[in-house]
Amino acid sequence: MGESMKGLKRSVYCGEINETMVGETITVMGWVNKRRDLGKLIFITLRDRTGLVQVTIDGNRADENLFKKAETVRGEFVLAISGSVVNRSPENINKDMKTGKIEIDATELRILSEAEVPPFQVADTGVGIDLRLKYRYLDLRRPDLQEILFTRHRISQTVRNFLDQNGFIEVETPMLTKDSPEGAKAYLVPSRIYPGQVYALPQSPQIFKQILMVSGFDKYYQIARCFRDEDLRANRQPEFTQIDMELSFVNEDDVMDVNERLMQKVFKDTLNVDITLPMLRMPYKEAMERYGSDKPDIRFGMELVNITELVRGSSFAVFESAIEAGGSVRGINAENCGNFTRKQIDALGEVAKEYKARGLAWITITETGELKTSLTKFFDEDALRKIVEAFNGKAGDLILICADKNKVVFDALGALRLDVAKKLNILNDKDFKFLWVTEFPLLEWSEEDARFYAMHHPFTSPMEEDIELLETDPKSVRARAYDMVLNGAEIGGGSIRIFQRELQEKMFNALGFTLEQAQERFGFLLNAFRFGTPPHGGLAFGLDRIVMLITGTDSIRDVIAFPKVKDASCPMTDAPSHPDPSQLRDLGLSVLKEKE
RNA sequence: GGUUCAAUAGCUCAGUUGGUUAGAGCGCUGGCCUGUCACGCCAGAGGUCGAGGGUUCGAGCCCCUUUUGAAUCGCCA
Repeated sequence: MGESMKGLKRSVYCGEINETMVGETITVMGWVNKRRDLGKLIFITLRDRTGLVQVTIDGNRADENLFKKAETVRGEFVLAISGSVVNRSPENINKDMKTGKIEIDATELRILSEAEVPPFQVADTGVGIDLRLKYRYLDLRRPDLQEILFTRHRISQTVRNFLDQNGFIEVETPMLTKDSPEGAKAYLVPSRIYPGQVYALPQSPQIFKQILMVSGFDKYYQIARCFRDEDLRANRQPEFTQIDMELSFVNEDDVMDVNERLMQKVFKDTLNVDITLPMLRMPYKEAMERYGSDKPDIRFGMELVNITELVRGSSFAVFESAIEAGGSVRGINAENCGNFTRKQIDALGEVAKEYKARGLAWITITETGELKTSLTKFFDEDALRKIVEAFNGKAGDLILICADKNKVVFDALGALRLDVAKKLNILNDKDFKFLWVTEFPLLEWSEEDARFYAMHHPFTSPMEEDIELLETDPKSVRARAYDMVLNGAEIGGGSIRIFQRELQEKMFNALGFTLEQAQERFGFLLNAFRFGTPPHGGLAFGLDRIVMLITGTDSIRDVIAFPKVKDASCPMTDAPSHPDPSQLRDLGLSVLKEKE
């Protein structure tokens, strides 16, 4: 059993001890990071959340019992150590250590807790994610992970302070709520009192925040947990956190302005990075035409070029059939990739194929200016030179061309552009390039269901000048929606909402459902709107993604204390788990099918 | 649900053309060591090569099936 800490009180954190404290008697408590036993001299580096400090137990000077106890200390034991802070002699200074100029000469050592040999070394950074998550408490002892969670905390604090100072009030909305159709699959919670009925965990506080506007709170925010029962990704967890807000009597400029300033403040406070305002704004259409993406990474060029007109009428059937079908021929200039081998170019073709492109044409411009190309049978030297010119191709470049439906062309080239940039290693993750993407399409056609879906959600307002198109040409209607994009990641998005009943009816009409159906799905919100609705709009940031970008991590799991693995289970708690049969009885449920 | 990659000691990995008793570093255990800080030196323990089947005189390696993990596409209003 561990010893008591009775009579001892921690006087300082390990990482905060410095030369000004030399001569003082201090008490530290923490975990054994490393023990180095030289025989009659033992060094222990002790770790707490602030860092490391070296403790010495000198066999010549220390009490015999103290020394014997120190010999039994092992990694990850929890110790309380009292002693005096002493200067290290110059040759013993460790300049790689924050506390490397001093050490603690121990006069008392208590083993508060022993520890079994851990399944992996806390300092080992190469351990597999499933093992790390099973023993997440050990994993979280690593200073780099602790630092990320401290940064996350600082970001939340900055957000709260800023929004408070700007007149926002934080209101909590329910976790147990009503399932609303459309969108992601919801996590359901069975009701005990109404057997067979369910609550849903919120995918976002969307409807509640709009109702708060109806109530007159004017400016609301919440750092809100949200749930979506969809497959996981490197940047997607089933439960995640949004910085959610809604404002009344505003237009899109008002919402964008306050949120630009919020991000400016966050980046200043956490990274001391200055963001120039206002941020660039780019309509959706332009983002697609130039970058093949609605969340363009504008840290580098290689923009898309439309060569449809230039190649129209060629003998190349792939180009011609794409153009005839209403598609286009576009490409990018992968600058300085002229030395790519056939194998590397084929690999780029594979990337394009993942996005449904059937192939990828290419033109290499060698260092001496000669052209090598997959198009040699279809274009003469003159025509090729004209294409190269359209891309501003110079010696050492590689031009990649895709012909298909516009969606495929944009998806494939947008992905290729990022893939090439990664391969060339030209992306600096300390370079923060923000922009707003605006004027999104209001509606999205689903081939599968043969109907329109709201691209954002059904309460997103169309742009005023496009309202009449709702009935004549729904797919051309642009929304008063905006996404904040940072380095190719959508970090936040929102819209100005519909607050007029007539317009809402037109919207439901375009979505192909009747007022009765709408009433069934969103009745309580529509009811609320009957009693005096202010014009309003809002936005939600993905806090997890913001933390990822600020801390420069690739995995969302690094910014969440207790994340799930790919199949949405938790290796540490072993959730989800089988309910007790009596619980099922209480809920009036029976299980039809179990995963083997 | 699809595609790709991976699985060998507690951890991270190597393992040649299919050929003797499967290795390394770290960790762990024991011993020695008073200035280490990736301590050093000596000794030691530790393996169902993910599982099942097949080919072969012989399989960690080849083939089939399967399980698990990761990335990615679909999906995520």
